Amino acid sequence: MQGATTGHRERKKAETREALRAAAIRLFLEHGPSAVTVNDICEAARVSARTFFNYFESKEAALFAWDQHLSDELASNLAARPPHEPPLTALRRAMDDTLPGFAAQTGWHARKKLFSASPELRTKIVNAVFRVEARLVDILADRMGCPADGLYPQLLAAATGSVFRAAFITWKPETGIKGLQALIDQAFDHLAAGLTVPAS
Amino acid sequence: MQGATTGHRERKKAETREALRAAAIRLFLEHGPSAVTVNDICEAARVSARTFFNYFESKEAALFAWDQHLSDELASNLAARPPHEPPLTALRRAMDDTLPGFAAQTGWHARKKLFSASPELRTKIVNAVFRVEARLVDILADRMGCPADGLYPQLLAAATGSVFRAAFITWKPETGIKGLQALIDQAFDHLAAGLTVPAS
DNA sequence: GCGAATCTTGCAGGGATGCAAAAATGCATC
DNA sequence: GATGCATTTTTGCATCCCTGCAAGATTCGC
Repeated sequence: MQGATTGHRERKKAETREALRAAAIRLFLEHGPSAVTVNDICEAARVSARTFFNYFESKEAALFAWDQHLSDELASNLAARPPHEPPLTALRRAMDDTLPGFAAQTGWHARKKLFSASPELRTKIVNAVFRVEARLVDILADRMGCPADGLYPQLLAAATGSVFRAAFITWKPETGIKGLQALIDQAFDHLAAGLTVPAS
Repeated sequence: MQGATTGHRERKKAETREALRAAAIRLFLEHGPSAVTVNDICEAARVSARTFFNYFESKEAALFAWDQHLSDELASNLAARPPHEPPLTALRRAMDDTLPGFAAQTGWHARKKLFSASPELRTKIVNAVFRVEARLVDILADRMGCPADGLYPQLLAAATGSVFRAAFITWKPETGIKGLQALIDQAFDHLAAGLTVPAS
């Protein structure tokens, strides 16, 4: 698994991944997530059922565009923040820097529509976000030179996950990525203000 | 599902539940969670495999003592807080009031040991905590007279879940429930302070 | 004892994972 | 350009986790 051995393999993998994702989104929208089986998705994408789970961890994971690539980007963006920046600020900026890549993904409308229509998907987001939190903990602990199992880094990472989840759930996709960005900013403002009751 | 119809049924259910929980904890400690199947647990508790899932939602859920009972208690404790108390304060007090019931549970040492030894269980906690968060959102929205899908209530509930998770993960069970209580308080203090870097 | 409510169980079916065999691909060599 | 070998990907298979449903067993109140 070291980088691109050759273009061909990489390209085929990306194609398969996209085919699976596209098939999943299309079928989920058509029939609802629970009425679609992994086999249905795989037939549409012309691969075996087992292969699906080589690419995604769960049936619904195909919807999370932010799984690998963006999680990596967020992690490296955080690691790149100046070391003496306050942690919450560093986290906010790192998310800011990651959001454009987020916006560049395709099919956001369809995906978010799916999430609004099927609340059972929320629990799947939670797990995906949790994985990212786990990575953030390590980077934060590293930055601050403190153990990763301390209260403060754990809380920081979990709070950042909370920001994303709350913003994503609240987000109306008609407002575009700018709208999501604004919600994330607001949520960080709430945190920075100690979660006091907002004026509005 | 309306209250205790008669004592007999309730008692038997409680016994089965306890037998399953005890068997699960014992076997998990002996062989590690992944080496124990649901069937193993059910044979030890003398019930069918299907019955296990009438009581618990997942193999590991038997470890969550706080599932139903305490989640109910937290919810009603929050609902009972004075309506004009700042939300974060209300949440903190509600958790304070719930913790004694938490402490009264049996086998905390064994359970926490299991969690420390098997990090894969963390993802299960996340899901359990998420359910509680979902209930808190509704109560908070009700208290504040605002829609439940707003950013602020969502963020509040998620942040409260973060507090519990961070405290629970960090907790050393040798310190007893007092130790957990202290960590939760600290975590709420961090939140109230806007997550600025702590002095220590 | 008798009907009604509740609990338990078996069964069928889909989700998810480890493992090892089979297929496809990349690359060096002739 | 064809061949042979190493690496990577796909696949089938066995197994377990989990859920809905309907049938059977228990318990309840009378």
